[in-house]
Amino acid sequence: MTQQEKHTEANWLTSAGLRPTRQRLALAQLLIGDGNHRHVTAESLYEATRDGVDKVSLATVYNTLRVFSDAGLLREITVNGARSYFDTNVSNHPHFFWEDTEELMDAPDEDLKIAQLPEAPEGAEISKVDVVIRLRRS
Amino acid sequence: MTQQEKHTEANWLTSAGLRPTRQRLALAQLLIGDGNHRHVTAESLYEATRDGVDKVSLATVYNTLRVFSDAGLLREITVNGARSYFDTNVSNHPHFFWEDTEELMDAPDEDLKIAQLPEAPEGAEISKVDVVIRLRRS
DNA sequence: TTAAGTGCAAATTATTTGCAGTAAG
DNA sequence: CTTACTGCAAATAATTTGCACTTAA
Repeated sequence: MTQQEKHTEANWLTSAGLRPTRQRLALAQLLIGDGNHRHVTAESLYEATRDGVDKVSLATVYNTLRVFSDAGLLREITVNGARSYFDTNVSNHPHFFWEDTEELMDAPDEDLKIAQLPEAPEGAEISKVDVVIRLRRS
Repeated sequence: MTQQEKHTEANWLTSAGLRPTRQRLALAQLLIGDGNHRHVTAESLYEATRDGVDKVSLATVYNTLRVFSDAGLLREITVNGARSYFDTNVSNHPHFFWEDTEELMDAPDEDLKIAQLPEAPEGAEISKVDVVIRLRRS
């Protein structure tokens, strides 16, 4: 990790009003380190830290994912009653979900065209729209 | 509940290859008894049985919802990491989810027009498409 | 009669929390 | 220094499961 990259991750945190602690920087590096978007679960991210130098406890991974989500750095995607997924791409975009492996991935955003969306009932506004395309191996 | 209604519910079960037991009939009645579509959680359905004559254990409610889903009588909707919802309307249609009360309801199907949908990757087919419109009280 | 269904209590899984210690501003 | 953050272990919440009993076919 170069100085430049460290700077990017620290900025990602501080711009959201979060302290760049050792653990948060380690998680940030795993999440946005290579510039690609990523879909993680608490468990998968925890596993990833176990391969690195900077260990982070599982409880902190859970708490940090929640903090990052609340701060708008991640988007929580609910596809599976059991596990929560977090996406580093926080914009509205569709997902593929492989039912057999429980893997979540982005679907090409440009291939989803919603011509009309139901409008929010009186007294409500749309907070977000989740489109999940569930896939079965054929 | 009239004889006619009992017949409807027994048919609902047997047409899916399920034995119409006392417990399943009681749950079926609560689910499709009045002909309206319904969104339930295991807990909410269990609560409903507690007001009736036919008691059903919570474990059986859980098991039965799973069995009904697997048989195609219900559709499981995942909106909330914690709880599972089941919809008596098994067709593809959009949902509103109230974030504050965690209430799930149908969104008007005719108001959702998807002009283009990403196609399934090689080796996969679309099993279903979930569209959940999350609402914030304004 | 017999395989499927049920109910209880215990087990499991994902996640959160209390609290004492640690570190960032 | 002082308040936020971390880590552990214990708590919680939703759901599943093992197993003896019951019931539909």
